[in-house]
Amino acid sequence: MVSHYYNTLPYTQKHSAANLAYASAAGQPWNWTPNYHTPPNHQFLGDVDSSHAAHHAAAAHQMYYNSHHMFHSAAAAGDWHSPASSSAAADNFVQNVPASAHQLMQQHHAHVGGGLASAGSSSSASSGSSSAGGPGPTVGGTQLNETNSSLGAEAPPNHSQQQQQHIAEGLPSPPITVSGSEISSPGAPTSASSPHHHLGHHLSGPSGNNNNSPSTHNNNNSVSVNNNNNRTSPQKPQYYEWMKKPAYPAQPQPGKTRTKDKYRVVYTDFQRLELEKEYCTSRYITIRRKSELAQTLSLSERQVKIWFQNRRAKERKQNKKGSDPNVMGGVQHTDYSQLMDAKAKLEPGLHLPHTLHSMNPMAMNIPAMRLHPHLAAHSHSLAAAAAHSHQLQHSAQMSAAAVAGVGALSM
DNA sequence: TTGTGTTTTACGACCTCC
DNA sequence: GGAGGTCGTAAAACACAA
Repeated sequence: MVSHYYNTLPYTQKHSAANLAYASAAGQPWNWTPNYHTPPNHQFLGDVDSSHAAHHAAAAHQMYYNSHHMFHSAAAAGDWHSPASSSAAADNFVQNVPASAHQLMQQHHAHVGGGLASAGSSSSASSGSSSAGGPGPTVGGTQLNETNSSLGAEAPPNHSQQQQQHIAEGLPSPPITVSGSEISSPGAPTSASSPHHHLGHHLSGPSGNNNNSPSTHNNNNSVSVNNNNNRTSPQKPQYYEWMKKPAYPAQPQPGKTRTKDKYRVVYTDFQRLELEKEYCTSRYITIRRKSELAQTLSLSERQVKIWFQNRRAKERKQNKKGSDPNVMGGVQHTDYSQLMDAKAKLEPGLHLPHTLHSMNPMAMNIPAMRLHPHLAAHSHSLAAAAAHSHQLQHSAQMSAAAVAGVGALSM
């Protein structure tokens, strides 16, 4: 089959994504990586983990992801925790937080705040037209309700709505991938419960979620403006000519190679932020986390997997360069204070200790080593145990943090 | 506005492991 | 055989200088 990458949402949001300092757009690669090269074996932990703590993990993760956590809680971090983790290492982790993640977060939160604030005004379309956007009965509903249920009654209705709205605005690109030789597991919820349908409200077109026709792109223009205005300061016009043109064939021709139809979406701030956060937690994502992340971000598991692959490749590439004058020991120290300030400001509900605790994996000063994923597999049981305990610890913490965090974002 | 360089998605080839 | 890994690369998206 041919890839169906004709995703409408990326087009509507790509500009904001473009404004991100995400990678090294400013020539500031994160070189924090060497400090936490982690055994990829944790991928097996996903299995272990799921069998281990399946009962509570699901709820914990759900809540976790909806809580705008600055960094990963143990629910995620615990997926592969190494016994080497320590508070000192956690400290180190904080220092190693990538600058781009910081910026992503800032922008993300700014976007969220702005979006929420303006939801009732000019960008009312983003919330009001949700039903029009798609079949998505969920626009307001399913996803949020699910979230609430997992959060329990702790989150005030207000927060819930805002939270959901945040997800709706931040979330974007529908799962698209159906590649030539393999079909990406649309793990990404294409169903009505998919967060995507929240995004449907961004779309004026009737196509809703998975309509990939170029016409859909055209229909989205007006909304994308609002969306972008609510995000980071748009420095560019919100429209592009290509938006008005059928840049791509209405439908990919079956049988064509990917290279012919090649097309890539631009992940949204939210998606990239969450991916980066996950990456901060661990350079290798567990099966379970991948699935959860895919669902949360409305990406396919394949997309998540590939993102991590690319991310690691990027990191390796940066490490090869390794001559960035701004980098000391793989860390960009200049961003720490900013990060923490922003963190404190934006997410007062996320307590430092908690965050640090969750950051252990990355914090570990493991010598830059590259273990083949399978070489370290035998250590997973111990890590899994740690993960389990971390999850237990943080499931409670995160519920509080989620509420506080969402509340902060809604300000 | 345009040309050019960089970054970001996505894939294929090939590898290892179970 | 299927999963995921790296590596190399294509091409879109983007940034920026001229």
